[in-house]
Amino acid sequence: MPEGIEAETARSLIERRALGRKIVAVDVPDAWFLKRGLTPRRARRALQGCTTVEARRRGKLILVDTDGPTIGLHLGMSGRILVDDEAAGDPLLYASNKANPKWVRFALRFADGGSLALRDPRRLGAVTLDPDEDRLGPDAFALTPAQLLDAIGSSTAPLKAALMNQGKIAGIGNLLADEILWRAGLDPAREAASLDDTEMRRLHRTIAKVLVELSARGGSHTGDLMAARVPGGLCPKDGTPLIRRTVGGRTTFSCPKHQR
DNA sequence: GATGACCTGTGA
DNA sequence: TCACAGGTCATC
Repeated sequence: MPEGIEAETARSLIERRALGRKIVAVDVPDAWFLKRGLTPRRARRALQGCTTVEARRRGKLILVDTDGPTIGLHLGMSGRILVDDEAAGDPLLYASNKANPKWVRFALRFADGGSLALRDPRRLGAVTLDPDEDRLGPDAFALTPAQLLDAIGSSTAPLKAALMNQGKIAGIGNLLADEILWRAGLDPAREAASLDDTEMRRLHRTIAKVLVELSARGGSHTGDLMAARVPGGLCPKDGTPLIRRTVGGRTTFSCPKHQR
């Protein structure tokens, strides 16, 4: 489950290794992977001859600017970026880490012989050209307290659903949301708008801290709650049996004692 | 806002 | 053999 952290790792790899390179071919073995009306033919025509100039990210969306169009790369839940056949980041959870060549869904081939590829066994990722970045809310890594309040302060959705709404805040997925709310001591099922000022400040601090800390540890799956995220798991903070529910349509683990 | 479909590898 | 993982989108 690549979330914002994994997207940032991939962006960083692209920035270090795949910029300033000229695209001579675009491999699209799986046309289904192209979204929003993009076709293999159009992708080739738009990108051949272009040079990569910058790697950006908004939430989980990786953006590769060229001197022509901007390429939008989404990792879905099992996608990985490879530059010259080297993968970004640690092995993913819930996803195969083998290197089956048939899982490469999209690749840019460079004039120097190297490549930038997206490998995705589950085919839930996507490639677009010139994506509408404003469909996404502010990036979770740089979220201000005012932006957090604006994003969830008047939402009647469950707190967790509000946090994962990419149009409001971009980059928080299922595991990060559980870790953040567990650390902040907030019940995922609470109505988002019910947080008072103190809780909102605590949530903001926790989002920032979790993103920094788990990035340093190596991924969304390195949270303190992760090991306990199993049937019968106990809260690492107070030993209470965790409850497993569906909140906002996703499997959710939380501590009934200290998350309120 | 909630639900189910999409897709397929993994592990029980 | 089958439930489950889950980011996003269409539909209710």
